[in-house]
Formats: sequence, C-alpha cells, structure tokens
Amino acid sequence: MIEMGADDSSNENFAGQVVNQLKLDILNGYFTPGEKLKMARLKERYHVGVSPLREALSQLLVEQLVVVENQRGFRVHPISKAELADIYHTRAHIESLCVKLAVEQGDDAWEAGIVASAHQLKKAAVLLNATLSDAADSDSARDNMQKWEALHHGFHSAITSGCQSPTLLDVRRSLYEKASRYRNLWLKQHMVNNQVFDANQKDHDELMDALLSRNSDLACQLVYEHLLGPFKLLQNSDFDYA
Amino acid sequence: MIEMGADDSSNENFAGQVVNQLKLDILNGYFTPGEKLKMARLKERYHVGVSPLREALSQLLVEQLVVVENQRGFRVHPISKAELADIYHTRAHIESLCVKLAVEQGDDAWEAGIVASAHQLKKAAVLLNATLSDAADSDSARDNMQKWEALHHGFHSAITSGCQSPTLLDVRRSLYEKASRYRNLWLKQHMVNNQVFDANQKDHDELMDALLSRNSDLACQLVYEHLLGPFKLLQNSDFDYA
DNA sequence: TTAATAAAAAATGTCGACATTATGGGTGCG
DNA sequence: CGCACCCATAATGTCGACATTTTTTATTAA
Repeated sequence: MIEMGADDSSNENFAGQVVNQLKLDILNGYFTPGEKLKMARLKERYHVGVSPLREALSQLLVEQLVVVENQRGFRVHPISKAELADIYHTRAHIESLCVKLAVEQGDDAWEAGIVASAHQLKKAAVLLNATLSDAADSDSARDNMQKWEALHHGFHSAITSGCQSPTLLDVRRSLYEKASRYRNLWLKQHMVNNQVFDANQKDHDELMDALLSRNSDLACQLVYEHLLGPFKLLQNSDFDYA
Repeated sequence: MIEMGADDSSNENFAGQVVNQLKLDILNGYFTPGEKLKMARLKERYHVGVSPLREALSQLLVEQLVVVENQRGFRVHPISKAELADIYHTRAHIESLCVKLAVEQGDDAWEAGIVASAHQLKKAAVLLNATLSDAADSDSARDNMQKWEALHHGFHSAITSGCQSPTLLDVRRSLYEKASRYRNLWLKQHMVNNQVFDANQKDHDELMDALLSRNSDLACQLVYEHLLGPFKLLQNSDFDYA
C-alpha cells in the first residue's frame, strides 16, 4: 500500500486539482488582487472545461480568495489595509488560543515534534543566512527561502497540533493561507535581510523554552507578538491596494 | 433604492440559492448525516441542473457540511461524538474571544444593541414559556421556538458584533451553523421543557450585567459556559450517530 | 468634441449529452 | 453454502452548445 498525502491529486476530480493550483496562483500573486478571472484564460491555463473551474472557484469563494458577482463572473478577492489588519490580528488570537490549548494538552510526542521541527528549522536558517549574504545566487536564495518557509510553517504547526482540535486547526489553516497572500505580495516588492531571520530565531528559542516549561501565558503572548511582527512591516509599506 | 439583506436570492445565481436551501435541509436534518446526495434527487428537489448543484455542493464541502469521494458523489457530512465535542468547545473558545474583544472595543451603540436584543428576547421567552405550558398547541410551540431561537442568536450576535472583526465573526458564523445541526438533530428526538429557558434567561441577565460593567473576564467565562450548556445535554443523549 | 444611442462582440450561467466508473444481481464454481 | 466473477444498471464527472446578459465598439445628434 502506498502512502499518499492529503493533497494527492490522483484520487481527486479536476475541480479538486484546480483548487490547489488556482489557490497557489492567487496566494503567490500570479493572479493579482481584484483581477478578473475570465473562463477562457482559466481554461487555457488549467486545461479543463468550465464545469470543474466553476466548482473550484465556488470553493475558493467560501475561503474568501475570490469574489463573485452574478453574470459578471469571478474576481480575485481584493486586498485592503483593513483586511490585512483584521486577518493578522485574528490569526494571532487564534494561534495564541491553539498554543494555550496545546500547552494544556500536549504530551511527550508533542514536545518531541516541536524540538524536531525546531532543529530542522535552525539548520535551514543557517543555510539561508549564508545564501542571503552571498548576493550572487538569487535563484538558490529563493529556493532556500521557500524551504525555510515550509519548515517555519511546520514548526508552528507542530506546536499548534497539540491543541487536538481539527476544527480549530482548520480555522488556523484558512487564516494562514489568507495571510500568506499578503506576505507573498509584500515579498514581491521587498527583499529580506538577515536581520529578520535572526530576530525570528530568537523568538523561536524563547517560545520553545516557554512551551517546554509549560508557561502558557508567556507562550501565548510570545506567539501573539511573533505573528504580529510581519504585520507591522506589511502595514507600513503600502503596496498595490488594487 | 430598495434595501435588501445579504441573503437576497434575486441577485444570486442558481448555485447561490441552492446553497441556502441545501444548507437548511442539512442543518434541519431533512438530509440525514452520512446520507448519499444523489444528483437525481437533488435535481428534483431544487429544480436545477447538475452544474449549479455541484457548485453548491462544492461550497458546502468547504464549510464541511458535505463530504465528497471521487466518482462516488457527495454525502452529508457524518456526525460523531468527537466532532460534536470539538465543534462546541471551539465555538465556546471563539465566542469567548469575540466577547473579550467586544468588551474592549464596544461603544455606546454596541451597548444599545445588546439591551435592545435582550429586551426582544425576554418578550419572546415569556411568550414561549406560556406556549410550552399549554401542551395543546404544538404547532405554535414550534413556531414560537423558532422565533425565540432567532432572537437568541440575535442577542449573542449583537454582543459579538462589538469585536469589529469580520474575519473572526465569519469563523463564528461557520461554527454556529455546524453546531446548530447537532442541536437540531437533538431537538428532533427530545422535547424541551421550561426549565431550560429559565436557566437560559438567568445566564443572559448575568452576562449582560458583566458586559455593561465591562467585566471582561467574567463575561468571557459566562459565555464559555453558556455555550457548553447545550453541549452537555447533547453529549449524554446518544442520537443516531450514522 | 462630447454625450447618448445602437449594434456588435464577448462572457457568463445553465442544460443536456456522453464517456467513465461504481453498484447490485445473478450465475457458476469450488 | 459461500465466494468470486461477470454483466446490466445506475450514477458520476466532464465537455460542448445555447440563451441571456454584460461589455465594447461604432454611429449619430447636439
């Protein structure tokens, strides 16, 4: 029997596959905020008919990544400073809640998962810092950056998974996706420097200490502010609010 | 210019209308948990083709009211004791968070909305209690019950609206809907007595006092336990876990 | 030139049809 | 008697076509 992740496309219909691809295209900014999503264009890009496309768009509608107007088709959900602030603050609250519950309920396996993720993350951070200093190779910089982000997300997921609540974790996932769109749009215009990652590493160390010593209040507060850090950067730089 | 609510169906395509109707049918238990949703049946019931149906089902899929398996169609999302507990606990946490933020940010209009809703609710509760004592008219009992529930929901919505976070309120709405499915399924098997509403009224009075005096911690705790009250009833009675 | 109007083009939303896949019943074999 | 296999039936998922609506372009009048 072959193991397969949840995002396996072989046992999914076209709509499910398009959801994943289209979601990436929106989160990564290939389709820009407010942009009209014409069926002809989407048919070309994903090589499917209108039926799976509309099903996929219907799903992203609920996740608030697209908007719809009757007889006028779909558009990418617009962005705004107000929504940016709302998403990040809500996300910080939710993540903090996850942490609180995780500290209460987490077992040894939970702790092990955290230190394992932290270890991987630290390794990737070292590699990334080296790559960033070396201004030459911007291709592998982007590559290492993506790996770091995946591990960073994995680290926080390892922590929050301890809350043992699929419902709450699903809320968290949805908010993470919406926030990552804003972050990616920001990244398109700004280049990151090493300082960001050093501060991040410090945050993570402090957070892990608080978690392993089961200091719930401190951990919640650290996470809350850790998530609001990026927000402050995004908030000040006004990128294209279409 | 005519005012119209958000759930106006005239400016919605078929899919949007089917979403509302189908959602009601699932929440009210017309379609039972785990039941197969055959296209032929749905076409008959809602008088639309498969395209709008699949779009509607795709939306309910994200809201986790239906599940899908490739080439095997859609089913109503199954229920379980585990999910029941998870939804209600998460909902209690979220609602509590809404209250905390609302107490911090609520203005005079917010307070006014609360007392207004509370007044309406109390009136409806009196009427409902009278109807419930009168065992004869079970039709108007159900009718008054629905009105009371709408006002009850309105009361709590008036409170939580003060948090000023569309994102968080949307999470709340989604959880409310999922929870109401379990509650409705329970109501199909059990008859309510006056005691429940008396206790409820007491909860609401205490809660409103805490809110108006801006006692955040107390209000949060009261709401948390107020929402977990129904859960305890549902948890013990094992209705059809399909 | 600008504004209003009309015609043309494009795009959306829906349905019926078709290929593919699952389901259920019957048959034969062990 | 039970089990596997096969076939008929039914249901799903996808596409192309069509009617309706919106958007763009062209035309005319002020």
